[in-house]
Amino acid sequence: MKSEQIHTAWDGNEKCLNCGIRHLVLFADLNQDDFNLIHSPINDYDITVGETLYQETTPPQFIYTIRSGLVKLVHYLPNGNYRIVRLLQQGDVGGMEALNETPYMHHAIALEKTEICRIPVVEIETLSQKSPRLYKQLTARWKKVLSDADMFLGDLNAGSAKKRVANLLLYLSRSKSNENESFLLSREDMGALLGITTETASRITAEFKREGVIQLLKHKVVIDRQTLQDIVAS
Amino acid sequence: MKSEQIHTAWDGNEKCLNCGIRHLVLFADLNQDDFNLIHSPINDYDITVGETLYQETTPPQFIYTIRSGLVKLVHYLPNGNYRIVRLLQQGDVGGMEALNETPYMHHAIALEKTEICRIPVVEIETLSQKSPRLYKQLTARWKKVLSDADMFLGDLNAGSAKKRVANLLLYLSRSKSNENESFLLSREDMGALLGITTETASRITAEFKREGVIQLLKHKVVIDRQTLQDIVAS
DNA sequence: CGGATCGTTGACAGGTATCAATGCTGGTGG
DNA sequence: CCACCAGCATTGATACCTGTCAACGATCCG
Repeated sequence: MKSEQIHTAWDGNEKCLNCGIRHLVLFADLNQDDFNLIHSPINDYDITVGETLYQETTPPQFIYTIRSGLVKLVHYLPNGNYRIVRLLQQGDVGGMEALNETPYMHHAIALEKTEICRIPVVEIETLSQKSPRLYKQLTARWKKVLSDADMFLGDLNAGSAKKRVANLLLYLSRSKSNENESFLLSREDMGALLGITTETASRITAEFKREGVIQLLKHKVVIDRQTLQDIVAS
Repeated sequence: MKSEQIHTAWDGNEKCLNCGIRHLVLFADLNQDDFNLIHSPINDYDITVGETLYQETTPPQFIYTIRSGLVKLVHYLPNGNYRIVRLLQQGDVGGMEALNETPYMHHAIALEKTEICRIPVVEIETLSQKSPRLYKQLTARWKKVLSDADMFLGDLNAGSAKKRVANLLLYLSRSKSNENESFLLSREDMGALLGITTETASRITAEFKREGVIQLLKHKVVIDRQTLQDIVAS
């Protein structure tokens, strides 16, 4: 199922210190002394489309930083349907509920090739007691997760279906280097995330395409930012 | 605006140690040594219906534990409307985002007479560095806030209006001593919380009343739990 | 007692869900 | 290399739910 590609064993701290997105991650503020407190390996590896990062039944022993890519957090409903609770992008942390020694609350599935940094909960607990620097970052992560929850479940599930889709496209484009390019979810995932049906998601996407508001590429889409913003504000 | 009734000045730690709902609160696990580290007063006071606990513009210097009562967290939209993001009940903590030195994310307003315990952020920061016991509770609170967010914004905003109202009534009754009694929100607040209009909230409430599924009292309601559960599951 | 606020109800239009059928596309095996 | 298949996207027809606009009734409080 999960094709972990553990690049190397934990070599102390060199890799963390040289992390390319260090400014974005949980360990952003740590110093040499802090790293010396870490004993178990922090692994980084890739997962591909459709692969699972963790799920409700996974023993909650790790939290995960997204180095690149896109992950959906899925909640399955009793009737077999599912809802996408939120998305994780570069710098986001998934599975923080493991810090509370409780099961993961969602099923985390990659939507594209995703680079992961997997951190053992036990190291977080050690460091959080000994480093004021980690405490700050941890608090910041909790808050980010919370405001993301408000954003995805609140903002993206409000208003007409047209506004929701427009809002989503804008959200997904914000983090891209190319400002007007955005990852394009499947219609089913769009529906599960926005609280609308697959058909409605498809209708609106197709309508945007016909109107020239978006141009579809492979799994990407080029957006007309201004028009979408107007739709959201209307 | 805010009629704080500060009962007494901070007397060291006696009041916290004797707190009636100690098992529910942030300081549940603290010992005598921990309390000795606290220097600024932790106040408890009451607010009445409609009074504000904190809002977006309040300097983020305190977090608030709800000792009893009910508080709504409100998010105002650009067009003047508002949305209720979630509710706080006994044992819940509000304003945790202040721990990150960022503004409060919501406007917290009492829905009934509510007893508050107000804790300075500066004390949390001190204790979190020195007491592993507080760290555990803090993490647990963050997780509770997060799962509440998923619950209110996710579960209560999904499905037909009828299911949403039924779900809400069940939720509000769970924490009551009388299992089948529940606080009854105004129709406007119900709408703002469930993502439906005031009229729809009213129609469904009235329909439940006609069908005998609920009986209205003053600001309370007696529910037929089984029937409501059937509606949610249908 | 009267006004303000809140709750209820009606009529109607519009947006979505639903059910169903038909394109489209990428991957697979012959 | 191409045909075929499975999964995904699109589109149509229709019913239903909910939002909207409007009016009226109930309740609370000064």
